Amino acid sequence: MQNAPRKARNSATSTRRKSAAVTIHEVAQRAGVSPMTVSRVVNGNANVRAATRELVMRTVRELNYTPNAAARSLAAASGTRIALIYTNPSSAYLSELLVGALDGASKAATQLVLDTWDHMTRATERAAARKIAQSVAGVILPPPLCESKAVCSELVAAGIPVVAIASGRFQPDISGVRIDDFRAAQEMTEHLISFGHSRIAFIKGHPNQTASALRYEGFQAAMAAAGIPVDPTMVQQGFFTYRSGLEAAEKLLARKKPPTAIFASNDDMAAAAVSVAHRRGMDVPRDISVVGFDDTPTATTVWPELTTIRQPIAAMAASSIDLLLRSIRRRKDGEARVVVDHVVAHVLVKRDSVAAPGPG
Amino acid sequence: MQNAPRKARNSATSTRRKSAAVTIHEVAQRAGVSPMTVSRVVNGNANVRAATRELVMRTVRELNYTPNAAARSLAAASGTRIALIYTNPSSAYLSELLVGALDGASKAATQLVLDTWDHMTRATERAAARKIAQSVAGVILPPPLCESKAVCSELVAAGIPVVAIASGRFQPDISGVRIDDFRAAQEMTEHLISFGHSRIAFIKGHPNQTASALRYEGFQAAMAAAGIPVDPTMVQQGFFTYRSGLEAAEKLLARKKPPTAIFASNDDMAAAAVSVAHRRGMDVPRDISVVGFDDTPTATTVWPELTTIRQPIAAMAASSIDLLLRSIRRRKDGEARVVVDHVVAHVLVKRDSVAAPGPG
DNA sequence: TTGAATTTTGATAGCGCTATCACTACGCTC
DNA sequence: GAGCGTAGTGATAGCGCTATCAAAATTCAA
Repeated sequence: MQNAPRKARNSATSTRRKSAAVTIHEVAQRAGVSPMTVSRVVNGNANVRAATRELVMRTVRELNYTPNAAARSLAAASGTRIALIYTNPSSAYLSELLVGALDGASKAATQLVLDTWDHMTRATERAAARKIAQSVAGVILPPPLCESKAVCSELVAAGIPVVAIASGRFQPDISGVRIDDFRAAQEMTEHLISFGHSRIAFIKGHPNQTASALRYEGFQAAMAAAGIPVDPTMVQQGFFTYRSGLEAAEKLLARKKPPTAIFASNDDMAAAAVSVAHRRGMDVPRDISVVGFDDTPTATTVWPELTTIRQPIAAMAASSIDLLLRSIRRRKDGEARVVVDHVVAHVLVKRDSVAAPGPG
Repeated sequence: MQNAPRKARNSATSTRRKSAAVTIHEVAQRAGVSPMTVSRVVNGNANVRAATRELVMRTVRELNYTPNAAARSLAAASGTRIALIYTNPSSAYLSELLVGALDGASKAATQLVLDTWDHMTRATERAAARKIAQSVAGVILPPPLCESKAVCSELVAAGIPVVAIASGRFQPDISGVRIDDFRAAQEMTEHLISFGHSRIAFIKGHPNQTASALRYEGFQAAMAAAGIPVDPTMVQQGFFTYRSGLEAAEKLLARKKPPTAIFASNDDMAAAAVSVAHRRGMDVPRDISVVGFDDTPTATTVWPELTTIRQPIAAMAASSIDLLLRSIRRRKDGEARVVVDHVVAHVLVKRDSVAAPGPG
């Protein structure tokens, strides 16, 4: 904080230390090309001769060169940091989500930042959205945040690119990666029906997620197509938690004429139904079949292992990163916003929790 | 690849685009100090007057300035990439590990990279260690990799800093962050004994982890201290998997005189024991108490919820990152290697799976 | 008060990479 | 052969920050 002029520093050789890692200059020198050419090759840019490209790639391999992500982000001024915002640390698919997101991020030399938004008022959500828009270049939103109109509109208004993951229904203002929840639930119900089940109970997911409604709709559609009426007393509200699954299953299995199968909207609730059945002296699947959804680790941390729908969360997360980076690039280039609806395949995973209904 | 000399470029104003974010220069200008002073304040460096510090902090707040992480890592030439190597994607604590590691990494402007080493020969492990040593500045190893002498010695030989997490026993050649498994298991056993249990069965963990031996030793020590002999037929080998827990529990509960309590070396195996008990028509905890270890999500995705030992994995992961970055810095500064054994507190988490033994 | 030591602050250069502009070489058309 | 357009490559400057050295200001002791 002084106003007096300062003498220029003596222009001696800098003593600044260089990192131990191989740099683009070393590769360039060895290959006999410019650093810019190495950059073009490594980044897959056009306008490099095939022979030059091969020579550079060989040199990269020999020196085991890995680009410095920080330098790349800084120079490219591309989105260096993206945030993944989640609400529930115990969420059954968080690890798969993180593994997939980290994989996608590290391939793109991008820093993944976690943030947790839980039990927030509208005002704090708004403030959080504004703050994050200033420190990251884009946001990945899993449910239930991606279902919140308030969250989405704040982020969109802040001009930050957003990608929803596993959002159930496509939303016209943000891009997303999802499975077809309706079709998946329909298939699972058809699977149960194919075993001869007609007294099928359904435990709904949390109403704050559109996937819940879609899964129920898929169930209903398959039942209708098979000419089986849905008894509303065979439908219980759950909240995607083990505890809510216990409560729902107690009600279903306490009935005079219990169901022969339970389709729970996620694996945790299905595991709870298995526990209740066992404690009531019922054999799974002989006396009652139980199926879940998501193929989380819970599906195999229960006995018998659950037949469930696999949602490829890790691949979806990596796809989300890709989509988000594309969006950030378009924004940077002043191009028009494009909203993408990327639907990936689900898989019906057959394990040991389903059998034909017994004689009762 | 042209040999012709090139004319020097005309030294015109660059058209390079500047990012929209607030920079340290803008803060400096507004506060009337140099960028270097802002840097010192933001990084908590010494030798800044209190008044200057306050002025700068106020300006930072007004402008909502957030340092550019990429620029910071690049300028500081700190270890920018660290790897977390894991073996089992279904590991019950992977998500907590990742959340903690990502938190620690992003606070330190460090890029976290995941790698998975599974079912590798000694030779491929060696090659992988060499390769990773060339592309990251340090490595975090969870079990069972941190227990592998081969893995550890390869990484140490490659001169790369390594930190083990949840390793059971301190190893004199690499730093680590762990709980006291012996003491934790001792406490859990004491807890069961305090309820009046003496017929306590134990399901061991996987022999490829030293935590397994320590937990068993802790169990034995508490039993010995209480003057209760350990019946070897009440001890079954498990492998930290739900399936191995099923098998062990079937053996224990098929006995003419079954145990009144089961202490399983992790939550998955405890959950399996609960399932077997229920299917045998036993009430948990009235007929049989069941306790686990780790406080993973499994502990609360079961009914009744498990009494267990909480190992604070997320905090431990963040600590590991910190320790690793310190180690990287020491190495960079040419300082001697320091091996640290950081033991963090565990917590005995009491839930609903323990009661006094019944009259039988 | 003076001189020495220490604290505080600022200027410079560069961390590793890439956007951008300029140049060269080559191919095609007239 | 001359001129034009495009592919391929290289040189420059700078992305935002901080390590390092130098200069200025302050404090302390004689």
